[in-house]
Amino acid sequence: MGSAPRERLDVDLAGRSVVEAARDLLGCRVESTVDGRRVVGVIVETEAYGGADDPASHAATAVGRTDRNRAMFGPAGRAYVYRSYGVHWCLNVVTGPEGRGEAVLLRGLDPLEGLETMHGRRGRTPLCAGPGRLAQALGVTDALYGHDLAAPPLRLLGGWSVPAERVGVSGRVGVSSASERPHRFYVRGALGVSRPDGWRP
DNA sequence: GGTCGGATCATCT
DNA sequence: GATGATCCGACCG
Repeated sequence: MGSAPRERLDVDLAGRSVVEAARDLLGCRVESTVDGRRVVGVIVETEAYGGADDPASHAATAVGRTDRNRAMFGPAGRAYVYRSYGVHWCLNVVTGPEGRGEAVLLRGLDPLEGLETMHGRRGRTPLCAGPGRLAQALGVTDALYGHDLAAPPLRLLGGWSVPAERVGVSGRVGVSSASERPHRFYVRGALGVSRPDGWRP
């Protein structure tokens, strides 16, 4: 793992399959400056949804376009935010060509900066393992629905390349259909990137 | 330290 | 009117 992250996001979100995009987003950073407080984390867990007839996707062909999922059919690199179980917000990155209805759910971050802010929002640890916690730590709500992730207050930035042997693949979590598809990607073990030392909740 | 059920509401049928 | 791309606290062992 290189010591310095790539500054700019150099993952092709529009031109690849959502599964490839989910893999490539591992190691990239997410920066939130919501409420003027800067928070950064490294993506360590993702799930791919959508594409050719994925019944577990909010944009499944059986569902079609709705008010809720319209961002998934928009341009790549935007945020698709939805409410889960009436309680949590979840953050997705739209991928693929416009009209396809593909998105990558961000399930886990490795906290890098602004841990105090994350803890202040969460009130407890873990800070951003799991999609609901991740959105809460970043201050993500439906106010960011459709937001362009190239611009503040929520940006995707470059990161570290994750070697293939560090990438784990599994079925998706918490879905009742097509859960066996190997569309979940995660980084095995510690990432080994620099983090603030000595921080405690 | 592991399992179980309630919370809570936007969205779709 | 049913259903979750979840989380957390309570309870059990």
